Parts: sequence; structure tokens; C-alpha cells
Amino acid sequence: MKIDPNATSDLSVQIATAIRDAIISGQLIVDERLPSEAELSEKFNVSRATVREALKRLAAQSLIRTQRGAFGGAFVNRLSFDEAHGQQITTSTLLISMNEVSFETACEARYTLERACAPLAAQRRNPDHLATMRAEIVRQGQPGLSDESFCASDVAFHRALVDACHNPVLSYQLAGAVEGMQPLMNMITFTARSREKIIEYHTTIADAVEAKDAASADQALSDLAAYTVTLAHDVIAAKASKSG
Amino acid sequence: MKIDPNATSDLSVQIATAIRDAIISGQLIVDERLPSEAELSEKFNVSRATVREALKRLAAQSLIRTQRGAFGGAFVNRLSFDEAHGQQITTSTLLISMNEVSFETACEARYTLERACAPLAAQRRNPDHLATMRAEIVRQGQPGLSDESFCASDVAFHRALVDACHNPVLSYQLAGAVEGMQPLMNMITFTARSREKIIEYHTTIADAVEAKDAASADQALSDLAAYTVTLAHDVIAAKASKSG
DNA sequence: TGCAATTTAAATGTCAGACTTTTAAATGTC
DNA sequence: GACATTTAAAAGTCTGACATTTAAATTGCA
Repeated sequence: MKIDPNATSDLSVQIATAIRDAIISGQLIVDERLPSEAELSEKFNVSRATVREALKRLAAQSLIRTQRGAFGGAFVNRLSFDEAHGQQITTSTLLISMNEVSFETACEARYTLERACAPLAAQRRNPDHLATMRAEIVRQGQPGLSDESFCASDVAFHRALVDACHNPVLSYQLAGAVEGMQPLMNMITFTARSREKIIEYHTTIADAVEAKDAASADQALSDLAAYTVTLAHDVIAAKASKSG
Repeated sequence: MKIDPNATSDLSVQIATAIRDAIISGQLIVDERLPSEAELSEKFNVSRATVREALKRLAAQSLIRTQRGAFGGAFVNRLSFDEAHGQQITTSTLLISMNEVSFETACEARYTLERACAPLAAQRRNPDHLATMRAEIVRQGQPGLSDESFCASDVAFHRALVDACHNPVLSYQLAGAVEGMQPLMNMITFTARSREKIIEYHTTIADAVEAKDAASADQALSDLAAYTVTLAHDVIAAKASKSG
């Protein structure tokens, strides 16, 4: 783990890269303690401040965690599914919000991937997931529910559907597609009529999953996707006519 | 954008969080310049070193970029698809390598998602993507190709398939599923016989996509998934009998 | 002896101030 | 007007000190 004296990038970047590579390649294993900041600064021939900046970079990516006090230090962090899930959502959300992605494109990606889960979910769903889906459907029907809460419940419903596949890697991958869409969805004001229709689709999906009927679940998801795009169009058109 | 004096976490974390929230909520827009480090340290009442650690955390997540020199500073970064793509692959790779994910689970997630792309790819593929797929198939047949190169070509083939959907969000989402698998795949030693079979599947997929035959593409992907799992089983069994 | 309180040492977290390097604008020169 | 030089602002780095946290080691007491 050495740094290149001829490299062009900043020292703290080089050091972070060197340590990151050591972690990814397996030279440093999970829960192993890195040398102390003082030792690292001596090893790389830089000041402690520079080492610290490098370590903060790695900490921001959940590659290491630090602990204060005696016998503390920086440890290689086991990236948990939860952490990865969270990072995935943040990145997807930012990507979509910063890149003028059309609602159709985002929606297509989301439902394309979600529909792929339908067969596995129908096959493997257990009572817990079904109960969660039903509970969220009930919540979505409550009068006086804010649009934000409706969207949050929508996300919870779809997350339960994905989790029903019992494949943590799949759940993680879908997080970005499903939950990263939430800010876009939050821009839509849902009328009573549209909520009713969405709840109908959700019910069809839950019924299909419960009956282990993958084809019906897929169809309902497909219909829901189409309906969501229509809704978004209407909202955008309404806003345009208002401002224009 | 203030920090809580009663908060428990470290100052640099609090400052990073405050700035991150401002970016995510839209208070700071893309390409906007943040105050200089000196100004931030005054504003938050901390030293410049602490501000720098906070900024390095944000830079590690590609939320900001920094530029030296006069009129330089920290700028809100537009998260590009390429950057997000890279982060996604790194995170997926680490997640899989650190969590004892079984080959089957990872493979299932990958092919489940990839199969979802087949219909769109078949419908929208253009000559460029077909050419890339064909070229990678040719490369995969070259004698003397290392296992690593074979795997890299495999990834390139599948990436072309995904990109054929012409949905950047989908391409980004699939990056983790497809390319994050590479280290696992690299552990497999491909015999001449197995390469031949994989190339057959790839050819079937390319033919189906070219013929806009989504069902055949889906079937071939499904077969390829099953075959890949079989191969992995054999390799693992061979290793076990060797060491046991 | 056994347990509780205290001390201690090692590590990260923070600060202050100086110096270095980079960069683009401003200025000067031909 | 084109090119060279100066300059100032900002990030990058270094040094050394002090604050805080934490777990182990030690001490004190029953």
C-alpha cells in the first residue's frame, strides 16, 4: 500500500484510493483495524490532517468506521444491506432530480424491474408480506391522508412486494428503482378518484400474489404503470396551463 | 443551514449533513458555489480543518467537486449517470463480497432483472448494440483468452443488451446487478466446453434481439442463468473435494 | 479475595496559524 | 492587440497543541 510520488491528484485522494484498493482487493478484511492516524501519517509521509481527510472520504462511503478512545481507531466496515440500501436510494434520488429524467423514463425503469419480481413474489410470499401489503392498502384508503403520506404508503406497499421475493440482493437493487422515485411521485397531487384507482390496482396485485398468480400480478403492475404515467401527464398539463 | 450545538455526532458530520440536506432539498442548486472554507468555518464557528473534513465527505459521495486557485472553491456537483453507475458497481461489489451472498442468490437477482430488459431491448435495439454484442461473442470464442478477459467480455455483452433498452435509468440500475457480479464470476474457471455453451446462449440471445423476439431472448437468458448456476456448483464441488 | 472507584494511556476530534500550490483575473509591455 | 508578468484568492498541506472519549490497568476498600 504505497502512493505514487508522481501522481497528479491530491495526497488525501491518493491515500484514500490506496486504502480503498486494499479493502476491495481483500488485503484488509472486515473488522480489521487500520493503523492509527499517527502511524498512517508516518507510513505515507504526510501530516495527520491529510490522513484524516482520506479517512473521512472512506467513512463517507461506509468503507470504514471510526471509534474514539483507547483501542479505538479506524476499522474496515462490513457494508450491511441496510447501509447499501440507503446509499442506493440517495444516489438514485439525486441522479433523477439532477438530470431532468422524464417521468416516463423513470417510471418505465421502475415498473420494468418491479414486474420482474412478480413471479418470485407470487411464488414465495409469506403471510407477513401479505399482511403488510393489505395494511398499506387500508392506510391508503383513509380520508384526510396527505399526498406525502399516501406516497410513503405506496412505497411501503411496493417494498413489501419486492421483499416477498426473499432475495436480499434483489431487494437492495430495487430500492433505487422504487424508493428513488418517491420525490417524483410526491410532485403529483392525488385526487380522491385517482387514489381509488391506485388502491384498486394494489388490491389486484395483493390478491394475485396471495393466489400465487404471477401473470395477474404482472398485468396489474403493468396497468398501474400506465395509469401512473397518465396521472403525471395530467398533472404536468394542468401546471402548464396554469402558468402559461 | 445551522448545526445543533446539542447534537451528539462529530462537528464535521453535522456540517456535512447540513450541506448535504441543503443540496438534496434544492436550497443549493447544481454548479452553485459554496462559501469558501474560511467563510464556512466562520459561519459554523469551527476551524477550517473541520470544515475541510466535512467537504471531503461530500466530495467522496460526488455531491460536490472542488477547484483550487482564485475563483475556485466547492461547487455543487451534477451527479452524472457515469458517476452514479460507478458508485453503484462499487457498492454492489462490496456488498456481495462482504456478506456471504450465495452464488444462487446473486445470480437469481441478476438474471431476474436482466430478463426484465429483454422485451425493451428486443423492441428498441439499434445496429450499434447488435454490433457490440456480436463483437463480444467473437472475442469470447478466441482461444487463449484468460478467464478474466472472458468474464469482462461477458459483462460487456450483457451491458450492451441492457443499454439496448435506451433507458439510462434502467442501465444505471442494472449496473450493480450485472457488473457487480463480475468478481463472483471471475472465481469460476471456464473450461473450453463451458465457454462454448455460453457462447451458444449469447448467440441465441443476440439472434432473438435482432429478430425482435422477446420471448426467445427471455428463454435464452433463463437457460443461461440455470447453466451458470450449474457451472458454479461444479466449481465449488471440485474445490471442496480438492481441499477436503 | 472480589468488587467498585479511580487513574492512565491511547486514540480520535478540534483548533490555530503558517506555509505551498494552483489558478484566473488584472496589469504591464511590446 | 497579443503576449508576458504580477497578484490575489482559494484549496492543499504541515506543525503542534489541546480536548474528549474510551477501555484497560491500577488502586482502595470491605
